[in-house]
Amino acid sequence: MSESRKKQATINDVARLAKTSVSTVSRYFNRPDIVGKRIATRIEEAATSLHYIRNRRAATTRGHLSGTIGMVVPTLENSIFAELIEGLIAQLRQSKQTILISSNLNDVGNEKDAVRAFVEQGVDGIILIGTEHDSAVLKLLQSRQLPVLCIWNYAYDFMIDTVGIDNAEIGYRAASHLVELGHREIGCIFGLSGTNDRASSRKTGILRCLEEQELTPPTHWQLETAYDLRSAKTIAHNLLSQPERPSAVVCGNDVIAFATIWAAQSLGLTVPTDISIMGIGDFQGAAEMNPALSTIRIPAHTVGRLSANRMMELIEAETTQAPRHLKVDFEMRIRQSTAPYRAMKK
Amino acid sequence: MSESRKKQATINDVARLAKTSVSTVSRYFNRPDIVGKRIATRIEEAATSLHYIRNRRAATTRGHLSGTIGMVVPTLENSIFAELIEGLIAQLRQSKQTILISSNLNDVGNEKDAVRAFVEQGVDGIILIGTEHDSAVLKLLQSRQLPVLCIWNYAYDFMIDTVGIDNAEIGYRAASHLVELGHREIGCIFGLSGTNDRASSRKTGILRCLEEQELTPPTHWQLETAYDLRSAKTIAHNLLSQPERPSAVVCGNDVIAFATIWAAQSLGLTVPTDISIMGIGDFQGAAEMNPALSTIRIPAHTVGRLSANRMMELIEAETTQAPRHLKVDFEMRIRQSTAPYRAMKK
DNA sequence: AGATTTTTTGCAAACGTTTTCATAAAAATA
DNA sequence: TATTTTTATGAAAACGTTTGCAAAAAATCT
Repeated sequence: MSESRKKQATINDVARLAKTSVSTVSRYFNRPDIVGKRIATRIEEAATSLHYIRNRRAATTRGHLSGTIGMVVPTLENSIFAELIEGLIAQLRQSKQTILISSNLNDVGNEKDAVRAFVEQGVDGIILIGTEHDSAVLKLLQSRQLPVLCIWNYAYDFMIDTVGIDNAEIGYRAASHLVELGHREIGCIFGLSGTNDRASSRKTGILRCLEEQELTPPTHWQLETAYDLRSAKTIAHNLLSQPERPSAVVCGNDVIAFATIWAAQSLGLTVPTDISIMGIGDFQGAAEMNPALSTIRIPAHTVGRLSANRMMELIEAETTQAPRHLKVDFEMRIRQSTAPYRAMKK
Repeated sequence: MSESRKKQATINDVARLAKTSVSTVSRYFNRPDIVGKRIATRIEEAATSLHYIRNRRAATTRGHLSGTIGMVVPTLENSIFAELIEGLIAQLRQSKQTILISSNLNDVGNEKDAVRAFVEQGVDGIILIGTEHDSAVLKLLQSRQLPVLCIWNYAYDFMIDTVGIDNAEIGYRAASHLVELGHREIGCIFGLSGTNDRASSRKTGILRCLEEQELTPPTHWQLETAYDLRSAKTIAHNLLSQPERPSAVVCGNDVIAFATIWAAQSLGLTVPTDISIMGIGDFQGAAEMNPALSTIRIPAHTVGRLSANRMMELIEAETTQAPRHLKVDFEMRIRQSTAPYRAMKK
């Protein structure tokens, strides 16, 4: 197809047909108000009759911004990132920005290539998930002085702007919900903490809460799992089929919580009368499943929207500023998967 | 930040430092084998010491391809598209392509703006979901002679290349699974067929199967719902609380099937002894939930991979060809949510 | 009406690449 | 060694825009 790719109308063609200069046409497309009315309509007509579409790539060679933002996510398969991105796209669309996406495929090592590709493509800014990144990536970005945003995690002391939630706090609240219900034998299934800071902050928060109450679980009640239903269900099965079973379990996120509920059910246990299960995230289905999952809503869509706004600020800012951090609130969604300890059938 | 955005090393700087001409440097980056060894190493050194990153945008002004592909999806919130995109990204990465993503937000009307933005950005090709698109979009694309791929649906007679599954066939098979189990009172919950061809093809397939068996359901057993769990659960609830309840229901996709199972359970019904439920898609969780969902696996990841390959072929093809259509096979995943009619408790 | 200011316009240079063409250098052949 | 062929290099033009500057036109003020 490439050889036959038709030559498209350029700004020159438009100028010629509208009987004016290219400069004026260019100005018309960038700041329409600044060109005279008569010429404006002539340009408009010429452009539509030629099916002219401006070439943003050429524009950027003269220092213009590209109107694109690059984002790399660990994975798309977690529906929660999908929601995040949806929010981001919706908002960015209003600023006429397009978004380039890359997925790490869950390996931070891939991030560098992706970021480099984005820079080659001339993005105006880059959005990363979380605060753990290859130092080479950070250095590259810094040397380019490209606006960067790390989202999803709020981190008040991070060197780069963040917008997101406080995962330690959210973990703390999840655990304390169970404590408040009177549970004292609480098991934990965390996400793999080695690779990502979201999982490890939640773990920290959960354990801090339990320690304060002197309820730190024995190590065989502190499990970790990858974030997929299959592995999580296996791990949960292991936890729940131990001779000594906890009366409640906190899960690192809702995928794990779903899996834990299903594991419990398939062992013949009833949630919440035999065991309480607490999630984090409020993923799709949490409210509809049986029993409906008690969890904490992370407003991913909002995080996306706010991130988009902050990114636009960074791009438009005249001068580099100290990093700012935006904390997004979460909401408890207590439903049917947790119950007071005394309401359990013993 | 913009005013302080540092000037980056250009190909000129590299050439100067390596004591050679820009042409040679350019050639080195495009076809390294064609430049002499001595100069090559000098260029390499200069480039790394200057942290040079080539500017692909500038390159494209001289007719080079951009190395980007635009994709617009109806929504990211359906995890199935996420899987599709993941496959696409993984494969495209090998061809060093970057992907621009936009979401319709489920309104095909938004597609035009997105596509136009992609064209402005100079993408080498465009990927769309399904075969129903605004004719303005198709016209625009055609006039640009830009490679286009419509994926997800296989459509043997479509004017544009397609790669995907045959939704009518998949619908047919879903229904016939229930027929084979001996069910004769089969209800249907389709996706909203007005807006998208995937939903309507499945509907066609399902109904064709039932008609052949003279089992066409009464209209109050033929329902439609939006593709979200909440609406679907309400609709399913309506269907199942009718005085005359079907012995089995086929669902337009797994989101609907999940919702239907949950609705049944919340009405005190047991799946599959009181009612059989059949899904389409094999979404995440289908295998893990209770009861595990009988469904048809759509290999989204594979569709993504194949689409990426086909797109690269289209881009590299010298000449426009007749559209080709690639059909991806699906697999039955019969699990616990469906049972023979005679095994039901009556 | 003339002088002054403001707004609109066009010319030409610039952006960072690629690519054509000519030439110089190297290699192969006679 | 002389000649031809091949390969590697550089100079300069081109790509489709934006933009600084100056000229022209229009608007505003005496």
